[in-house]
Amino acid sequence: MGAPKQKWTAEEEAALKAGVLKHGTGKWRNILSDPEFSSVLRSRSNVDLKDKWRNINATAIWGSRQKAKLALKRNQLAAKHDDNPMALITVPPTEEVVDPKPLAISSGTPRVTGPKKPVSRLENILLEAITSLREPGGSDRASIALYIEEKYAAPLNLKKLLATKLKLLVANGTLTKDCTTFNYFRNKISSACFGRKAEGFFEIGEESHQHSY
Amino acid sequence: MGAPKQKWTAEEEAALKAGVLKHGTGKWRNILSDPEFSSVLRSRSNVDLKDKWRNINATAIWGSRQKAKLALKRNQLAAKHDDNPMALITVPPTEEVVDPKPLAISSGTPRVTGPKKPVSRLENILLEAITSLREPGGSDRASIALYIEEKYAAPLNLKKLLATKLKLLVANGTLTKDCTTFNYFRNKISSACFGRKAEGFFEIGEESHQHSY
DNA sequence: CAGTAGGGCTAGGGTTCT
DNA sequence: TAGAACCCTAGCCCTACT
Repeated sequence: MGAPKQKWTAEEEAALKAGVLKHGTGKWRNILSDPEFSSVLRSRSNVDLKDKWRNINATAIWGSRQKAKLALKRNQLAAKHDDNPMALITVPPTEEVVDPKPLAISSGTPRVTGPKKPVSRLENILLEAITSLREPGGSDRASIALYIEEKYAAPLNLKKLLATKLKLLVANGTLTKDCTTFNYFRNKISSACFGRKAEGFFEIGEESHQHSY
Repeated sequence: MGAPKQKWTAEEEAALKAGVLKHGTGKWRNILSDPEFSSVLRSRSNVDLKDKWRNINATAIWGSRQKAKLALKRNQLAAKHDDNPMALITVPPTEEVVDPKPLAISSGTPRVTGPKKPVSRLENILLEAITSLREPGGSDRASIALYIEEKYAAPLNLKKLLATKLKLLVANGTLTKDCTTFNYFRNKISSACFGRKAEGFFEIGEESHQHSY
């Protein structure tokens, strides 16, 4: 009757990821309103975006929502804390204000996602962590590791995996490492989705009214 | 991070219901200011009360806000009128004393499977109707039925359901039927919330003029 | 600015389809 | 049976109106 089950295309999924990078997780309506992605995600609702992102992340580490949930529950019995700020990792520009009007997509924007890019599982988690943390000045590796550990009960060797992964991402150009402050910033997706190369280091536009506690 | 979502407790819900009984719907600030409920509802805002009451009533008959809205819209295309006063139904006193005690009215059991409980749902509608009507001398069954019909496009057999429900409430002690004027008044909630049994027949404190339909 | 009504949004549990 | 897509609802936020 209702929906014939509309499978997500690689293009849509890429748009979603780029949208999360730009607006952060939980800003589904903003992503949909962004003329940058609205065309690709025309047939999706904000709830659809949320659900898809949940599926992506659930599968990312645990292979299923159920397992992720169980793991999360188990892990909530032990909250550890550890800090060791070193390198800061931030997300790219996104200077544009949240204005759902102008901003024509750079003419002939490359088909975005390009070919099959089997983005590894950890990468999605990384993006989620960085965007979710929203730490002023960016997130250091320790914080990211902590975030992932607490949320997903990642393996104990997470820090090592994380370091390796970050290095790899820098090597293949997905991330760029800032030599001065040891910052990483993504430029591959940004250049593909935003039609230009990201320059400089920015933090997430802090205009969302967060509850202070 | 943000607010972890504060779930409503059975006690808070009971206080809200009692508050609506006493002050009427839409008097959220009054309910909050009332020393009778201010302690229990300390962590809630007037908007929270409004939202919760909306959720309670939305679920009461239609199962969801969306369905209720659609039903209401559909029904607004046909307004019928009918009068046949007989028995008057009023709400009880609700004077003072705060006694946050047990009390286990409806408060839908969380995980219970099996068939829903439309019984306790109607109860909320009844309260809403009686308090909203605020008819001098109390509301008779026909008026209550009319109110519900107009607002919720209830099934045609509403009158019968209503009669059955009222009888049941009297039987189980939730309501008391006045043999002389055929009045009903609630005493279960009042005794549980206010720490004593309601006595005598009263009408809603005449201090606020409600919308007329 | 305050209060209410109503639309909208997100998170998370459930459900359906494959 | 698992996973992906979709549905439902509670709680909260935003805006318009008075």
